Amino acid sequence: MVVLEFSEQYNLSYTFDCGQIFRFVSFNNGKTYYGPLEDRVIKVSQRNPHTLIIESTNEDGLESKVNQFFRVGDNYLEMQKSIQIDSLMETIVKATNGLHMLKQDIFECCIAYLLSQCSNIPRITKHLNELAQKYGSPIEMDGHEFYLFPKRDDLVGISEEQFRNMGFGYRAKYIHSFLQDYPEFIINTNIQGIELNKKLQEIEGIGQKVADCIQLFGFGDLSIFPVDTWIQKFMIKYYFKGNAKTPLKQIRQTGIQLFGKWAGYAEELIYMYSRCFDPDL
DNA sequence: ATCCAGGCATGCA
DNA sequence: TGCATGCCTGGA
Repeated sequence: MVVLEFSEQYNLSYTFDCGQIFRFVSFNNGKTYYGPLEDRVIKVSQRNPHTLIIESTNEDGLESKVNQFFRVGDNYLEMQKSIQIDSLMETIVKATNGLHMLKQDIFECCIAYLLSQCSNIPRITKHLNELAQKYGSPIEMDGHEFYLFPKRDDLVGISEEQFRNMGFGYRAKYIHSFLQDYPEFIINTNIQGIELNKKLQEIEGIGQKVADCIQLFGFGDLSIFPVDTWIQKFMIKYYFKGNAKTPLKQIRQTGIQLFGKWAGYAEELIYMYSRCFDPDL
């Protein structure tokens, strides 16, 4: 068991249900979450607004994995202060207080966001769980069965046709080719920044948005500002005077300029706010 | 019943 | 360099 103490508040359901991560499931309506962490399953619960309890099916090296996954090194309070650039952002920081970023597994993140295009959260989740159930190993915790996400080697033999039969549609081709020509920089993560973003976009099926999500959620680069349709609507409404023709590129660049090294957090908070609290978007 | 969604690749100006 | 269109599927 690992106990995580935060000086700021931590909101479990905001963090796990905001759409950044797909395969954690909640019990006791949002009080407890179970999900895979690398080679094990963890149970996350909350002792008080500042304290998380992490239990695991495997205690080996748990603390460092947990510290990384929950990004305990982030200075959350400094982040909140830093992105409150106007009254709107003050409102958003307040409304989403306790929403944290998670550092996800890079491989699963690639598959997830390759599947995400023109899709939706329930469907992406369904596809990921199907892959896990078919090709990952089962682990039981507290009487519930969970599946680890398969490794590249577990999936490399699957044909494009099989992926299509799983309902991946035209994304089947992307997943298949990603597994065949598995890029080594995914394993040797020595490149970063603009270089990394460029490399990611060389992969078939990965454009600006998906590359940004993988760099933010998988590689943990907080300076990235992914622009999906929600962020697009939000930014156009509040920062581009409703100009619907504003290019995505410009929106992305503006987000990065406005929020700097905390752009990824800003994006995540805005994303939740847009979906949950702004009736016009 | 159409329509379009957490985009991308391709073709054309 | 910028814009239009097709793409699989499934849910509204």
